[in-house]
Amino acid sequence: MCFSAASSLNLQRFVGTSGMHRYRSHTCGALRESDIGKDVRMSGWVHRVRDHGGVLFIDLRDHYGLSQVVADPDSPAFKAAEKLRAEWVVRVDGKVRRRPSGTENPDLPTGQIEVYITEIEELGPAGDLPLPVFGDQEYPEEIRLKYRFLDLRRDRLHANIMKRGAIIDSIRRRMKDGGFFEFQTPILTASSPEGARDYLVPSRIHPGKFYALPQAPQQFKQLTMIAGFDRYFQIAPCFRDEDARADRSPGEFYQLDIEMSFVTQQDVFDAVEPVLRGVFEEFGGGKPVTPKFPMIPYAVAMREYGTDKPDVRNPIKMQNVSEAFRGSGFKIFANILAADPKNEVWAIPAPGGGNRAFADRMNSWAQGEGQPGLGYIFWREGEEGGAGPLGKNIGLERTKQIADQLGLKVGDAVFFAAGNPKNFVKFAGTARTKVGEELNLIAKDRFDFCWIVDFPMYEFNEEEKKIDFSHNPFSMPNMEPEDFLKLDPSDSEKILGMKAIQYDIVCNGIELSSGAIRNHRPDVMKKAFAIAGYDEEVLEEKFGGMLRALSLGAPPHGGIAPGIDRIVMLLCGEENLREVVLYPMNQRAEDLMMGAPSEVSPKQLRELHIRLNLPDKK
RNA sequence: GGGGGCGUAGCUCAGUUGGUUAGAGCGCUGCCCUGUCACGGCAGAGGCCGAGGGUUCGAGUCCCUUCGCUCCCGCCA
Repeated sequence: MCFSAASSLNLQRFVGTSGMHRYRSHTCGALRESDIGKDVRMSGWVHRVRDHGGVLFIDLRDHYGLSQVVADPDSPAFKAAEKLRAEWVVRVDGKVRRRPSGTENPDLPTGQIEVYITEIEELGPAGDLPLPVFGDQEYPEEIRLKYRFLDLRRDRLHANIMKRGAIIDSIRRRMKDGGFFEFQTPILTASSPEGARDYLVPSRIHPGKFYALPQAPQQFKQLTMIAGFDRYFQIAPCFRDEDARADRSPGEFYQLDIEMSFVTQQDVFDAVEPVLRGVFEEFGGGKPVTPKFPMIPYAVAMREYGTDKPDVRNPIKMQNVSEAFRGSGFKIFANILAADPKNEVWAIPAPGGGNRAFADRMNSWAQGEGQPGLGYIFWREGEEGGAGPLGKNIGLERTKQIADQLGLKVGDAVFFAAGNPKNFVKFAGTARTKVGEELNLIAKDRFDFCWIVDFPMYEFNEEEKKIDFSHNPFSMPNMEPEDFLKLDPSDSEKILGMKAIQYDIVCNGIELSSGAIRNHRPDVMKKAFAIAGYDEEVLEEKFGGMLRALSLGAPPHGGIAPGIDRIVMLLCGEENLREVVLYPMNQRAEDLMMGAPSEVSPKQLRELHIRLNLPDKK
């Protein structure tokens, strides 16, 4: 065991002039050939015992590494050593000696030496382990979380957590070098109407009123800019009461929260991009990092990748091939196109997928996803006109038109999605990813970043039949304020077509963060909310403080907030946030180790003026 | 709230078309072993097969219900 991120510990200060430190003269990763002959003292966990009867080896482990300690029947500590079991914490005194020739362990930094034990002290015996620390077997989440401290002793998790700390150190340093200053903002704050469900904290002093934990320090960081501090950052805890995913912790997570005054979108990009690139180059294990993050407009991302968080390591780009099918012999698509001018046929090229087995596999995958199927054409030797039922239906000329448009040749295939893009774009994006994975087209071992820009400001809410903010209501509309203020409800075309100065950073298909140039003008803010159907009283009630601040000298400002946990996850090569969070909750937002959430006493409830009204148990 | 997967020894898993006494590895207990580093050898303990109900002469296995974990959808500006 040797934790990659662990450095050695200077133990000089532990050693008094009168003799040895109570627990150790050296850590378990410190001893080398140059220490041979020294009397040493180490403390740590019994990692592994190998008992040969006459000679007994113990791997002693601590945060810094692993040393082999040895006892034989001549040692006064032999009897004590025979008693030791895995994960007992012991102090060992002994003499460092060279391992006999041929028994060195080149896999260990301490593998040239061993410590011959003269004395053992039990510091912390351990009972039967619910979760063995030794080995790399997988264990159920429930046990891992309940005994998190045992799981954390294991090499991989221990190294991930150390790496997380190093990454955060590096981020802080880079931010400070970039002229940013770190602030702390309140944890107990006011509930905010937009966004996710809040975590609420009842107020004892104000019966019936509640604090909310911040979903993000969004308003605070903007207020900090209005307060004139110019460049803010914080490794900020954020709390959202929403359901978990593998890459989304329930309850709480951390963001690198950033805000800047007097900036354009490009200024934010220029400040953030080097920090992220630098961190990924420093901790990415040598994997190449995008040298200059490309900017992809939201509409282009949706059209070419079928998602607003494209994995651009996958080279496949989708195209509109409606013209090849309009009025063609393939009646299903021809009819779809004729039915509504909004309908389109999109092609998902699959270079190298030109065989029936693959096409059929994709087709049945699509059916498993709840689709009627996935139309395809493929080209193989001797069938340059295209094979598959769909190709036969539309004929040679149209097939060739599709191949030419997409640059496909013999050995390739193409899949199709048809209908209103609004309805199939998500599935098309999934199919694009599936094709890339199946054909091994995704360049692993890279960190491919991109900016997604020009998000729509508004969207039409089909359920409520009204215009809604499509993202953050605090974003600045990308329109001259004078023109924006003149907008009329009848300009719905213009309103739904307009963009916000809002952007995302995406790495390898994972959304790392979202940001915006903020709307710092109260008149534009009022208008923006009016368009979404909120009158001034609502705005005043929910965002009164913010509105007042904007009215008393607010600088143009903007920012972004990359997710720390997801950054660490990518850099540790982990698929699940629980592998990079010290004490995570399970998917149902329970802390199995501490027993949270828990019931509280009637007295506590009385003080808070709260009476429970629990759902009926079946 | 909805869908998929999983649930058998402390842990990881196997368990045939339903058939007698449910197996293996790791761990644990005991014995043997002086150069291992996933040490080795022998012996042993350890099971409400997640729970409840049903079908059957007979259920770990088939059916229904339910609970737990997990992944996904919804949700997450």
